[in-house]
Amino acid sequence: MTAKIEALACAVDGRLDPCGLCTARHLSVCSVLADDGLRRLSAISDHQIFTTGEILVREGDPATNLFNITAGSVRVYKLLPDGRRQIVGFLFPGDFLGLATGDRYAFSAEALTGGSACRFLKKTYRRMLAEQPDLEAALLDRASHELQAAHNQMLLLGRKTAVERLASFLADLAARDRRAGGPGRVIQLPMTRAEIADYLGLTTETVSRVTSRLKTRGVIRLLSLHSLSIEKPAELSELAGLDAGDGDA
Amino acid sequence: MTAKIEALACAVDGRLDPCGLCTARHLSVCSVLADDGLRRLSAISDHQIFTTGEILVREGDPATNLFNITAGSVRVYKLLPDGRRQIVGFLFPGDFLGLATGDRYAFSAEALTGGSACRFLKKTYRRMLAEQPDLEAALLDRASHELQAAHNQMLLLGRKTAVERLASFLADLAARDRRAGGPGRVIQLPMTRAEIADYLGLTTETVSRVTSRLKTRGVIRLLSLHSLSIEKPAELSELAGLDAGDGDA
DNA sequence: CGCAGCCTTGACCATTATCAACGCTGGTGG
DNA sequence: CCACCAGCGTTGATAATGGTCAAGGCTGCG
Repeated sequence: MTAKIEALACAVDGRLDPCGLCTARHLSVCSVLADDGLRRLSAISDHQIFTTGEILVREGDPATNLFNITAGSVRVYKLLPDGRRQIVGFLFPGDFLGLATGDRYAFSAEALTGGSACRFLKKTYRRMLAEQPDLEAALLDRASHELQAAHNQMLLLGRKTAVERLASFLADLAARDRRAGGPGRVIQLPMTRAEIADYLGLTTETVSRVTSRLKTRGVIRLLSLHSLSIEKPAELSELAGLDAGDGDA
Repeated sequence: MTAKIEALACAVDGRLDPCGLCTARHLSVCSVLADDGLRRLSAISDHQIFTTGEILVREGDPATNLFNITAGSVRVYKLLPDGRRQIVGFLFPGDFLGLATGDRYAFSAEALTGGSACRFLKKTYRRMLAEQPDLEAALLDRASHELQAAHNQMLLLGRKTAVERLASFLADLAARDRRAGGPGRVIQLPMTRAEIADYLGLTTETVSRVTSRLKTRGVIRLLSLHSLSIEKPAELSELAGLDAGDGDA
């Protein structure tokens, strides 16, 4: 709520990554912009530092801002009136927040960990889009990927068992790590079990039980509560339903 | 598979809707195009007539075509290796097929009923996009709406009960009818119970049972197997979790 | 060191899936 | 024109997956 905004900390000197502090240029939609485009983008963006639990966006509020996450992690979720929660995505550096937005936010977003984001006024951003067709194309591309990811998640939520859901989740995180240049064996889990549960359409207890079962089977090894290593990647993706879909040994 | 393609039946004389037969201009992304844009669009599109059960797109195939549905209805779905199916959407006239597409289709699409579509080669379409920034903006807008719809469906699949799912589904169809200018009281269900089930993450039996319960409660009235009328719209949206989320009388 | 919050595990339960039988409906061929 | 058949839909009985409730353990911070 009371975010520390460093207005125009995003000023850029032409060579640097956008946003000054922003280390995610190569990951983000900014990557399509030439230097002068970056400079113009910087002129209309704030750099926002957020702390754990801070609310970036609240469902139902007028959609004034868009964000490009540059550090930390964020959960995006929807609520039912009685409090049931569905997390529709976790965001990491380079991810864009606000694509699926009309006049009002249709989701809430909260910081999972401390971090930072480039924040744009939607209005100015729109103008920017019109001037930078490349940027628009990049966003369309990104929206298309997000839509694909959403479809996959619908398959997971609608048709997969608890084990398959958790295995898919871990396999996804591993793939993400690999895409970011990591080995994809050790996974960081910045979120709690409850958040994993709300992402996978399960309860905390089930997430915990299934995790234990995977551990017992030797598929994963817990390094700490918030990091684990994948001991049997092949078995994991089998359990995830990527291969045979029947992973019972 | 053996679609009847009327190549260049989409030729347009400047005043007419695109695609000649296409009656969905005002619904579709075409609506942003001026007449000369339409003419150019027509030049790169086929008009495809499809019959019930015909496959428009197969998951895993190279993504060569994009479609603008002009008549009939289509189911878009994903499969698990063992045959479990998740329908990620039903398409109706004016809907666009292929936004969530990379090099290969990540979904399959089959005709639910007979109908027709404007079919574009992705390659030429890309070029068209570059020439028509308005079209790109319209697609981004549409992608954004689809993403929102996908998030809603994730909430439904992950957190709603069977009754809430069916009520949400019916309320959505009613809203769609209202948006299309209808009264939103009588709903057409071109799909089978099995397809509704695969869309809502349930089984045929559960869909049938829940439908019966809604009928007994007097919330809906079955006019035939494939059309019903909503007798108590307020109660329906309450059951859908749009209001109090607890609709037990 | 103690407390609070998170995680794990266990016992039991509920919702929904599965299995099975039957009814309806629409199309086809005698 | 009627009867049959196939496919879809409905309903019932039973079972299983995952949820709920509850207790206890771990961990990290004050």
